[in-house]
Order: sequence, then C-alpha cells, then structure tokens
Amino acid sequence: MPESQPVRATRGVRDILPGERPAWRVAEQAAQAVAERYGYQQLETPIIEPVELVERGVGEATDVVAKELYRFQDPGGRWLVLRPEGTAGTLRAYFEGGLNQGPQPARLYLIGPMFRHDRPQAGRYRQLYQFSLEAIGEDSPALDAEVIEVAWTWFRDLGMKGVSLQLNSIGDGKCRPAYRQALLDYYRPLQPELCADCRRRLEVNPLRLLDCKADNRFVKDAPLITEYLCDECRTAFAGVRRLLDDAGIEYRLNPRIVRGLDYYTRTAFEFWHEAIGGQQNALGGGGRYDGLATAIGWPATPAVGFATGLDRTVAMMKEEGVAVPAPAAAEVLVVPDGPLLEPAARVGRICRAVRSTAVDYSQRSLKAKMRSANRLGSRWVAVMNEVEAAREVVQLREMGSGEQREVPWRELAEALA
RNA sequence: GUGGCUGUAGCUCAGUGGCAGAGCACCAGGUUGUGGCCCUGGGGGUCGUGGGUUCAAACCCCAUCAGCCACCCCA
Repeated sequence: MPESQPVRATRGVRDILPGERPAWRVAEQAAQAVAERYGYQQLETPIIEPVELVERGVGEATDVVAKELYRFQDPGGRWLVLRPEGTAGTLRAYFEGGLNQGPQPARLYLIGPMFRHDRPQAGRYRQLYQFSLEAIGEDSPALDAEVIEVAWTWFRDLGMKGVSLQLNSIGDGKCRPAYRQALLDYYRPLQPELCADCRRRLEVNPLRLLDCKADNRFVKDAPLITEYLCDECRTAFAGVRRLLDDAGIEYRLNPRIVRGLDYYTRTAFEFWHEAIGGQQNALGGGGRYDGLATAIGWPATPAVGFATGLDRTVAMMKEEGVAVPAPAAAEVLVVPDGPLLEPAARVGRICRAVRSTAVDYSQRSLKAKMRSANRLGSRWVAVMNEVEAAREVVQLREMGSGEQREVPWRELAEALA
C-alpha cells in the first residue's frame, strides 16, 4: 500500500515516451538536415541564463518576461532564468564565442527546451521544444527570405500541408515612433471602450494593441504600419517579398503580425496551421531583430531568424497522418528458459555484434517470455534451456515465419547477419 | 489573473444513496520448454483529501487540493 499519493510530473510539462520519440526524431532530423543544407551550424546554449539577458533582450513589458519567466536565485544568490526562447542566448553566444569574428553572417541553429510559466492547455506547455535558426551579422533582406525558406522547407519536408505564412514589416527605430504615435492618436479616444489589457498596452506597448482579439472591432480600422514605413524599411520589405515570390513561397500580408517579443524590427512573420481543435495554431514565427545586440550590451549587429515549436509540429504531423514507423526495441530477444543469467548475458553480447539485442532475465514462464518477445516486435528470439546452455547452442526462432533452428553460439553472428 | 469541466484499479473509464465494476495491462493455466487469435482463473482499490448530512455516501452538501479545457498570450 502506498504511503501517499504517487509523485507525478509537475504541471504543464510532460514526458515524451518511447512511442512518440520516433516522430520527434523525424522532426528533429529533418530540422538538422534542412538547416545544414542551407549552411547553418548547430549550437547549444545553456538552459540557465542571467536574468538580464532575457529582461533586456526579450523586453520587460512582454508577457514572456512579465508573467511567464521561470526566475530563481541560485545557491550563490545570483538571479537566473530558465530560458524562455533561444534567440537572445544564441546572440550572446555569437559574441562570447567569437563567432562575430568569423565569416558573416554566422548561420546558426538550435534545438532544445524552452520554459514559460503560463497556464497550460492543449498544445501549450511550460517546457516546450523549439527549433530556432538565426543568421547574424548581415542586414540583407535576402537573409530574411532565406530563413523563411528554411522553415518553409522544413514543414514541407515533414509532409505538412495546412501551413500558411503570415508576413509583415513592423518598421525600425526610425519609422516606428511615428506609427506608434499614430496608433496612440487612434486609440486614445477609444480608451474607455477598451479591454483592461488594451488600456495597459496603450501605456506600455501600443503595437500589441493590434494583437487583441477582444477589441477586434477597433483593430480593423487602426492605422497600418505599412503606411508609415520609412524608405529603407519599405525597400527592404519589398526585397523580402520579391525573394519569396521568386522562391515560390506563398504568404499572406498580415499587418496585425507584431510578435510578442520586443526585439523585432522590420520583417515579422508567423507560420500558422489551420487549427485542428484549439487555438494554439502558431507553429512558429520570427523576424529581423537588428536592435537585440545593443539591448544586451553588445555592438549593434543585424540579425534575422525564427523559432518553431516542435511540440505543435509533431502534433500536427500526427493530425495530418504523417506516418512514422516505430522500430522494434530490440531486433533480438534472448530468452533463457530457467535461471541462466550468465549464459544469457553472454549470448546477448554475441548477438549485439550485429543486431540490437535485449535479454529477458525474468523468472516467468517461457510462454510469458515469448509473449513479450512478440509484443516487443523482435525479429528473432534466441531460446535456450540448461542443456543447450551447457552445449553452447540456442534455438534461434524467426518470429515472422515461426521457423526455428539450432545455432551454436559461435555461429550466431552469421545467422543474424 | 478569470471562467467551465473532471478526479473510482497501473491505464482508459462505467457506476446518481444499499455487496466497488468493465476493458486494456500484468501473472498463471488451457498447451511438459515456444508468441500472435481464443478461453479460464488470479493479483491489484485510503473511490483526490478533510469535514458534514444519513440507519447507510464513490454517489448528496461544504471546504480544499490536483488535473484538463477555454479566455489571455504564445511555440
């Protein structure tokens, strides 16, 4: 009888069990393959980062920082965070690791867990996994188009169909202030009618007013950022669009895409999936973030990138029926009939030279062991009793055909080859 | 932060006041060394927790905790 309630995983996180891992592996390997095909190199950054990196990089007024950050003090009293996204850390590593002194742009990608303490629900987790990719150190709009193309190709390689690209430009430090003012001029008179969140946004981050679903009716007539872009931003945006057109990548211009992180400038985009139940339809997003480097105290450096969610992508693969065959846990199962631990372990070792092999050390009936062999999906079973162990032979059974023959241990490698 | 729904076996769940159940999983047997289909049996339950009502509570009431879903935001 248990002493108390069984310990379960903490809220909003989950295990990715062996049955699901093959689909994850397909998604991850496709990500690596496509990124590397475009000349991007993998990097890993720490999951813990100094709190300043995220507060100054992502922006203190964003939901991600203001409400969702896992923030804690380490035993030495330093304030740390569990990274909520990968871009700020990647840019930090770019400088600290001297990648800014190599060929530019540095093309980098990262696959790993991120942490956001919001309320969990379908498709939304407190530990989520992202594939993110960045081109750092050059401001060509061709790189904006390139990173979009990488993400686009990744979804296509995975066999995903219902993905759409939403594209916008949100200007830069030069033209955004004017637009910001225009937004304020438009929204200020409406203030009494706005929802509580929007009244706060009005003071803190007016761009995010466009994101509000509750005040949809006001968003419709709000001024458009694209009307306020400066010449440079306008030219850059046109360049991105021409490159996407030329690449045959379809997109929808969506002036309401403003992104939830402060560091974006100019190009902003999101990938949506026609939501299959639930509102968590964003598969990824990104854009240019020329201001991030200075925000975290490094020299001004242009960069562009995206982050995509593996959790939702894998879920959508399943929804779309993308087939991922699950390989057998072990191709060979060694089944001793009786207490024959050493001989069984030895036979296992022999088989492993050529095939993945597990050994059944249980004391159950032979019938029960054969049943598990069947459920494991093993292709062969090597059975032996005491007499056979003494003679150093096994009965090698092929589960598919049911054919079985006696094989000496020394010939097992050939028999399984 | 706000709302809705749900907590019963390892898992998925049925059970609306009167003996705590099913399917799956697990073990054994049917078959004296041999899997899949089938059949039989077995082990396994503080009915989330605490209190209340009642002759009697998994069921009704109160509280509490947890989970899920949704708003919001995002991947």
